[in-house]
Amino acid sequence: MKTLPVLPPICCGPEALPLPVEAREELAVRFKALADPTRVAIVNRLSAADEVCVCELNTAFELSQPTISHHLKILREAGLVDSTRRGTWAYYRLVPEAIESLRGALGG
Amino acid sequence: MKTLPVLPPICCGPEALPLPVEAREELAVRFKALADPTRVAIVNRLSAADEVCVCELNTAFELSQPTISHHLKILREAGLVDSTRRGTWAYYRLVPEAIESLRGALGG
DNA sequence: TCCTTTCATCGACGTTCTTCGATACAGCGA
DNA sequence: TCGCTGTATCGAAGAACGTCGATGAAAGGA
Repeated sequence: MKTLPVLPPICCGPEALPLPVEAREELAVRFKALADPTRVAIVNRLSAADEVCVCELNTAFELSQPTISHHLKILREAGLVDSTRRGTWAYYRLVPEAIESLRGALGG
Repeated sequence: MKTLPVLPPICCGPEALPLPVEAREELAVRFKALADPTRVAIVNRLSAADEVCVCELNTAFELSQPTISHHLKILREAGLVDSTRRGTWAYYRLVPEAIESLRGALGG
């Protein structure tokens, strides 16, 4: 279990401090994970349920199974999403704190 | 003056509706604008001041002037940033409502 | 044991992105 | 008018990305 690095706020207002280089990169990785329409849709779908079977995602999008798997990997590595395997099936769920921390990076 | 399209929430919780295709794409464009460390740093810098001269950005980063100009264009086209020209100099400022709407897309 | 199903990984292809030097353009001072 | 300075755009090179078919690995049923 990887711990989530703290995401300092990018903005807004005079209290926003200059970001160190690592923070810029970490934030860019997270935003990059959301920088694709399919991944936005996956996150949206995951947010509506407790967990979602990969098999369901595979039929929900008009993309090949390896492509969906690839997108899930990117979301996983960005920490936005989490998975469990039960028997043959894999289930993914959102990591709400990760979304929340991204939200926090956009100010508040 | 282009009006900002409304960004529906991606998440979180049961009230999150399935995103139409155009909304996925619009959101992906905005997140893509923040999917680069340099652009994150630019936004961060803009958020700390009312407006910033391009000349200042050019010296603040170890990147060529055309590269900075390119990143500013991407931020501009995503609606996150706004520019004015005064004489020879160009000044950029953040569009707080655009950031706020992105924040809103990450839930409330 | 063998076959089927589910998911992840690999390798490849075309597209998009980041970056740069060169160039164009506009404002200003001499 | 001429040259200088600050920005934007162009064109190209290399890296990263999205996508797929083929393959691999693990679980379950016959």
